[in-house]
Amino acid sequence: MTDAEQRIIDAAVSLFGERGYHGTSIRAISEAARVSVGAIYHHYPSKEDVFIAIVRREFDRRRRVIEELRTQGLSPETLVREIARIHFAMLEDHRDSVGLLGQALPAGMVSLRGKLLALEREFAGYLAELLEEGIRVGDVRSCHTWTAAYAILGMTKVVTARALGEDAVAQELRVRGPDELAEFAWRALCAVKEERS
Amino acid sequence: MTDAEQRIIDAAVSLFGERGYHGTSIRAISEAARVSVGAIYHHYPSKEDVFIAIVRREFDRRRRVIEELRTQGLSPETLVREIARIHFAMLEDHRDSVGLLGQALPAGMVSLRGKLLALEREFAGYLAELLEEGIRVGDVRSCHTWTAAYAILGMTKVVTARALGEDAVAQELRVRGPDELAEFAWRALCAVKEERS
Amino acid sequence: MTDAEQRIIDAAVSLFGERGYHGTSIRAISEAARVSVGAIYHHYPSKEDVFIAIVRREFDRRRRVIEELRTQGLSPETLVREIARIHFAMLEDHRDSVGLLGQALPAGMVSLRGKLLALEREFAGYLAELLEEGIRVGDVRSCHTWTAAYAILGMTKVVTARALGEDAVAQELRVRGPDELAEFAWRALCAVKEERS
Amino acid sequence: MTDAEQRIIDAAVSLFGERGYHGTSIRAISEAARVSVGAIYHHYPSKEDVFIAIVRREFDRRRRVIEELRTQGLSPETLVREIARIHFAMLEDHRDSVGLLGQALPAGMVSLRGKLLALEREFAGYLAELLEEGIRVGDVRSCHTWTAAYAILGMTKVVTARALGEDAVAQELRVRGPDELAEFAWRALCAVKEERS
DNA sequence: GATGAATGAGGATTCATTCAT
DNA sequence: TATGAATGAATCCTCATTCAT
Repeated sequence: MTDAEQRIIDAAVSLFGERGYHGTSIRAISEAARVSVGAIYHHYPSKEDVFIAIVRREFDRRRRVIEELRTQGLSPETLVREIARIHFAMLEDHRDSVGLLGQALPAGMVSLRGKLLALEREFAGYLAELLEEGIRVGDVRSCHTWTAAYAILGMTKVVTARALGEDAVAQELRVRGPDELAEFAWRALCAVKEERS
Repeated sequence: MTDAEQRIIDAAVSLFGERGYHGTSIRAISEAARVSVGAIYHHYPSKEDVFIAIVRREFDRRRRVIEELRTQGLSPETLVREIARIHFAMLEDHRDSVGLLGQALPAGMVSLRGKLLALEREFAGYLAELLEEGIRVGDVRSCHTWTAAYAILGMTKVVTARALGEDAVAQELRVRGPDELAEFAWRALCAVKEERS
Repeated sequence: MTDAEQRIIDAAVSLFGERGYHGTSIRAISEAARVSVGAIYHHYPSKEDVFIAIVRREFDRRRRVIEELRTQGLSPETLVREIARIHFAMLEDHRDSVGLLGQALPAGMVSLRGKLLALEREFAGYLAELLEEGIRVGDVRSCHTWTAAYAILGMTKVVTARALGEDAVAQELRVRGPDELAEFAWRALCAVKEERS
Repeated sequence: MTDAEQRIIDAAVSLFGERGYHGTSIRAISEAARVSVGAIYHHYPSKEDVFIAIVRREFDRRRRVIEELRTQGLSPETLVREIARIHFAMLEDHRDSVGLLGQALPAGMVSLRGKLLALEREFAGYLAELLEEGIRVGDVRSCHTWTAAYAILGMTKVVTARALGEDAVAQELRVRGPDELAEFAWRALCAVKEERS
C-alpha cells in the first residue's frame, strides 16, 4: 500500500466515522488526505469501493483478533466474553473506525448495501460457527446460533456507538460497558450445568 | 392528523424503511403520497423532521406496548422477554417502520444525528428504569442498567433488521428470532436465586 | 383603512425596510401583521402592489412635507435645504421607511420596476419644477434641473441609507448629515449674486 | 483569469446589470456564459461571491482611474469634477456594470448586504481621504468629508442609473449629466476664497 | 369576508465522476 | 501516474398565489 493509499484510507476512516457515508464527499477525503481527487479514483473505482475497503478492513481486524484468541485454545467462555469486548478494545486505538462500523449501512444504494450485508453476514456466520463449536463442546447452551451471533453483533455495535459520546452516560458505558457486555453475552449463552446438578 | 398528513407519513415510513434516509428524496415521498412537495413542507419544517416524527412515533408505539404490559402487573421476566420481542411483534403490522428503525439512525448529518440520539437515549432511559425496578424487586440481577438497555435495543434492532431479508437465514430469524432473543435477554439479566438453593 | 390593512402596511414597511423586497415573504408579513395570508390578498392583488402602495405612501409623505413648506412662502434656499433634510427628518419617526426607499428597486420584475421608476420620476419631476421656479425667481443658478433633481434624490437616498447603520460613521452621518447635505445642495444650486457684485 | 472565468464574469455583469441580483439565476448565468452550473461553483463559492467579485472589480476600476488622475498632479477641482463624471465615463465601455452598481446594492440578504456595504464604505472612505487632502491644500471648503463622499457616490449612482433608460429624460441626462454633475459637485465643495476678496 | 392548506415551478447548491493535460 | 477543471443531474427548500371551506 503506497503512502497515498494509506493517507486516503486514514482520511476516509476518520471522515466516514465522524460524518457518515453521505456526509463525506470525495473532495473532503481528498483534502484531508492531501491527495488529488483523481488520485482517489486512481486507486478505487468509486466512493462505494473506498467505503467497502475500509469496512472490510475493520471486519478483518476484528476477525483476526478473534482468530488469534481461538488459536490460543481458550475456553468458549473466554472467547464469547472477548468478542463482546472487541469493539471496546478497538475504541481506544481506532476510535474512528468504531463510529464507522456503528453507522447505518447506506440503504439507498442497492449495490453498496448488498456488499455490506454480505460482509456483515460473513462475520455473523463466523461467530455462529464459533458458537456451534462451543455447543458441541458443551460449554455453550443449545441455541439458534444465527440469532445469537447477530444479537452479539447488534448489542456491541449499539453500545459502543453510544459510548462514543461525551456525556455522562457515554462515559459510564466506556467504563462499565466492556465487562457488563461480556457478562451479558456469556450469561445469555452459557450452558447451565449447575442447574442440572 | 389530516388525510394528507397520514399519506405523507405512510409514504415516508415505507420509503425510508426501504431505501434509507439519504436514499429517499422529498420528491419521492411527495409522489408516493400523492401530495405536492409544498404540502410536505407545509406540515413538516424539513425532511429531517419528517424522519424524526416517524422515529418518535415508532418509539412511542413500543413504549406504549411496554407500558400496557407493565400495568397488567406482569413479572419482570415476562416484561424483559416481551421487550426483546417487541420489534418482531411490530414486524407484522409495521414491517416498513422496523426496517427504518433498524438501520437509519446514525446518518452523519450532525443535527439529525443529534436529534435521533436524543430520542434513542430517551427510550433507552425508559428501559433502564424498568430494569432498575426489576432489580429492586429482586428478579433482575444487579447490573449496569444503561449498558443492558442499550444492549437489548441493539440486539433486537440488528436481528430484526436482518430478519427483513428474503434469504434462508432471514426466514430462520423470523421463525426462531423472537423466542431466542427473549431467552437470550432473560438469561442475560435474570437473578439466579433458585439455582443456588 | 381598516385595522387589518394598517397592520399589514406597518408590518410590510418594517420588513421590506429591514430585509428588502426579496428578503420579505408574504407569509412573513402575514405573521408580523397577525393577519392571514388570504387577508393580504384580499386587500392587495399581489406582493408587488403591497410594495408599491407603501413606496407611494412614503413618496407622498415627502411630497406633502415639501408642499407644505412651499405654501409657507419660503425662499428657494430654505426649500432646497429642507428637501435635502427630509429623509433625515423621516429617520426619526419612520426609520423603517427610510431603509425601504433607500433600497434597490427590484430590477428583475419588469412591471414592478416600471411602476417604481415612474414613481421616482414623478417625484424627481416635482423637484425639477421647484428648481425651475427658483431659477425664474433668480435664487437658483441656471442649471439642468432634471440632473439636479436626481442628484439631490440620489445623495439623500445614499447618505440616509448609510446613516441607518450602527457604526461610528453612521452615527456621525446622523449628526452631521442633515446640515452638511443641506449646505452641499444649496451651495451646488445657489445663484452666486455676490460674485457678480 | 481563465477563459471560462472571463465568460462567467461577463455574463454575470450583463445579467445582474439588466435584471438585478435576484432577477438573475445561476442557471441563467451558466447558459449565457456557455458554462456548466458546476463550473461557476468551481470558481466562486456562491452566487453572492460572483456578485461581490464584480462589484469589487467595478469599484477597483473607478479607484484606479482616480488614482491615475491624482498621480498626474491635477488640482482638487479637476479631481472632484472627474470623480463626479466617473460613472458616466464608464457608461460607454461598461454599460452593464453601471446599471449593476446603480441599483443592486442593498439586497436584503443580510450577508450580501453586509459585504456590499463594506465595499461601498471602503470606496467612500477613499473619496473622503481625497477630500480631506483637498481641504488641507485649501481648495476644498471645510466640510464633513464622509457626508460629502457618500453624497457624491449617491448622486452619480442615481443619475447614471436613470440615464440608462431610453426615454427623453434619460437622453438629456446622458448629454447634460456629466458636466452638470461635475459642476454640482464642485460648487458644493469648493472653497470660496476669491468671492470674499 | 376570512382562513390556511395546497400547489408546483423555480432557486441555489452539492457532488460523484470524467478526462484533457 | 497525477491533476483538478468541468459536468449536469439531483437535492432540499421557498414562496407567490389559489381556492375550498
